Amino acid sequence: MTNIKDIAKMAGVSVTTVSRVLNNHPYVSTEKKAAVRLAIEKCNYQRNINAVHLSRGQTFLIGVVIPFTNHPYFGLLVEGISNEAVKNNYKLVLFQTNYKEDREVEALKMLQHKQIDALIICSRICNWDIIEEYVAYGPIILCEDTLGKNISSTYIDHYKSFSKALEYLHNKGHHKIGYCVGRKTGTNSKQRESAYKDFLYKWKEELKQNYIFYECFNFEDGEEIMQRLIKMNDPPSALLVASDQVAAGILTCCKEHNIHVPNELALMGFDNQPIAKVMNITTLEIPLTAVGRKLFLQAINSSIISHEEIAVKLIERQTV
Amino acid sequence: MTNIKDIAKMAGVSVTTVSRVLNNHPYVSTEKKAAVRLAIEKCNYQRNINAVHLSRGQTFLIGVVIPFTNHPYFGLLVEGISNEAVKNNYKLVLFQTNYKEDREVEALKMLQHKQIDALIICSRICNWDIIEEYVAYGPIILCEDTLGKNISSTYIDHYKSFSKALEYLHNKGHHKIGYCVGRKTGTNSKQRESAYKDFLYKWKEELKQNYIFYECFNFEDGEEIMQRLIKMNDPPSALLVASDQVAAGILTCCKEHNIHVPNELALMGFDNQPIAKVMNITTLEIPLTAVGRKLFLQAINSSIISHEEIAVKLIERQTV
DNA sequence: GTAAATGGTGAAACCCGTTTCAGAGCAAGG
DNA sequence: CCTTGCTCTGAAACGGGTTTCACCATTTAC
Repeated sequence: MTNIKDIAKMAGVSVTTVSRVLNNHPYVSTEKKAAVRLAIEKCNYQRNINAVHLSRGQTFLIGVVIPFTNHPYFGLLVEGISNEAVKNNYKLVLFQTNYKEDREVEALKMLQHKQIDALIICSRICNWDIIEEYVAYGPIILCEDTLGKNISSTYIDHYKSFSKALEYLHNKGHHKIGYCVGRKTGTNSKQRESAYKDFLYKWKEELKQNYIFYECFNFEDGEEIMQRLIKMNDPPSALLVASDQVAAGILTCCKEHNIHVPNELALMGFDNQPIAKVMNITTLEIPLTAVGRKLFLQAINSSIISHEEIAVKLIERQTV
Repeated sequence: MTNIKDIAKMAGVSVTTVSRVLNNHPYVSTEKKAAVRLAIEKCNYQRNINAVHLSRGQTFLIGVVIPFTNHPYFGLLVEGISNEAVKNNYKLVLFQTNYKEDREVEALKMLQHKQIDALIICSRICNWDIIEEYVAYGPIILCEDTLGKNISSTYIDHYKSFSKALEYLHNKGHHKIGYCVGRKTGTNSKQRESAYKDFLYKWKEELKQNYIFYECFNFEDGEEIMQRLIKMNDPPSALLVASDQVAAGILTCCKEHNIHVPNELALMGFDNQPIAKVMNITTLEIPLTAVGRKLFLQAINSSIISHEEIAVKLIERQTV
C-alpha cells in the first residue's frame, strides 16, 4: 500500500506538504497542491486512518450504550443520535449491554483507551462511583438526571411526568391506579416510584404491591400483565404504563379478553411511539429523536457541562 | 500519560519485554513479568489502542449497515450480530443509512481505510459494481443471495418462501392475493415479485397492480393500506405482508373497521416477531438472531467464502 | 529604506505500540 | 566435547500519519 512518503516522493514535495494538502491547510502553492493531488489520484492513495487517530488522539467515534437494540425506545433514541452523528461526520460504536454491568465497563474502558471520543450511556447499570472513575478519561453523557454531578445529561424528569400522569388519571376519576415499568432498580423507576408513593400519600390511598408491575419492556409483556390482572379480586381501574409498546400489548390482550378500555381499564402509555397513535393510546410524548440529538451534541461539545431537561407532553387519545 | 517506554524504564526492561507481557507471549522470566506488572499497576498504565491498531492493522471493529435502527427486523438482526460480537471481543460500528447510497459508501470507505475489519451490509442500496470495488479492501458480508459472487452471505430465499406462502394461501381457497413489501427495488422485493408473477401465471390469475403495496415498513403503515383497501371495489381476500409489524398494523385497523380476519381478509406476516405471537398472526418464521450470528461469524472467518441459506418455517395461527 | 507581517516549505520530532532479528545462556543428545 | 535446540532478552525497524520549528522569500507598513 502506498503511504504518505510515497506520495511525497512522487509529487516531489515533503510529507509535510502532502499532509497539508490532505488536511486543507493554507499556505500551499497551487502547483504543489496540484502535484500532490495528481499523485494521490494516480496511486489511489488512502490515508491510514489508524495512523491519523494515533497522531491526533481522536477517532471520530462515539460510543453508545444501550441495553437492547431490539426495542423501539432505544431504536428511536439511537436514530436521533445517529442522524446527528452523520451530520457531524462521526460514527457510532454500539454497546448492547443486555443490562450486564461488565459490558458497560467495557465501553468505559474504550473511552479510557481513547478508542472512542465520548460515551453516551442511554441506560445506566453501573454504580455512580464506577462511572466517576472514568470521567477523567473523556466525556460521558447520560440520559438521566445528573444534576449536581459534573456530568452532562439530557433527561426527562420522571418524577414530574409521572406525577402529571397520575393527577390526570385521578382527575378522570381513577382511584385504583397501578403502574408498569421496566427495571425495578433503574434511576427512572425509582423516580417514578417516589412520584407514585407521594401521589398515594397525597390522596390518602394505600399502596398495593400487586398494582406494580416490573420487567415490562415489550409488546409481548402485555400478556403476562393481563394474566395477572384477570386473577385479581380488586384489579386497578387504570394502568400507567412506562412504554407504549407494553401499553399496546395490554390493549390488544384486553380486546381479546373483552375488557373494555377505558371503561373497565384505562391505559396510559409513554413515549408516543407510532403504535400509540395507530392504536389510539393516550400517552405522554417524549421527543426521543430530539433527546438523541441533544445527547450527541453534548458528547461533542463536552467542554461545557450542561443538563438539559426535556419536557413531556400529554397526548389525549382514547384509552383513558 | 504514561506509555510503554515509561513502563519499560520503570521495570528496568526493554519495551519489547513489556509488549510481550502485555500480549501474554511466552519466554518472559517470572521476575521480569512481575516487575512489568507492578509498573503497569503503579502507573495505571493503559495501552493506546490506536497505536495497537496501527501496528497490527486490525481494529476489532465490525461495521454494520442498516437502513433504520428503529425497526424490529433490524433490531433483532443487530441483536444477533451484537451477541456474537461480544463473545468474540469485537465491537460494532453502526451505519444507519436511511437508504442513502452515500452513507453506505462511507461504510465501505471505512473498510478501505482499515478502520473496521469487516463490513456486514444488512440491506444493500449500492449497486453491485460499487460493492465489488471494495471487496479487495476487506471482507464484506451480505444478507441477501450472493450465489455466484465472491462474497459471503447469509440469506433467505425469498422466491422460495414467498412461493410457499402463496401456495399456502391458495390451498386455503384464496384467489385474490395481494402483497405488501418495503422497498420496491430491493433484491428481496424483486425475488418476491417474480415469485408472485410466477404464481399468478401458474394459476392463470391476472396481475392487479393495486394489489401490491410498497413502502410498508412499520406498524403505522398498516393504516394507509387499510385506507386503500376500503376504497377498492374488488379488494384482495388475502394479503401477504413482508413484515409482522405491518401485518399487526393492518390487523389492528381491521378490528377498528370491523373487518373480520381471516374471513374477510386473511393476513400472513413475515419474521415471527413477538408481536405476531401475541396477535396470533400466521407468519413465516425467520430466525433473525441466528441470521445475525451467522453474518458475524462469516465476517470474522472471511477467508472462507460461504453462502448460508436460512430456512423459513410457516407458523400457522389465526389470521389465515 | 528598513522593519514587520505574510506566504510557502521541509527536516525532524512525535504519537505508541508490535515484530523481526540477532545473540546470549544453558541444558540435553550423541 | 561438540552440536542442537530451547529459553530469554533488547535494539532497531516498522506501521503511517501530524505538528512544531526554523528558515527563506516576498509584501506591506511607516
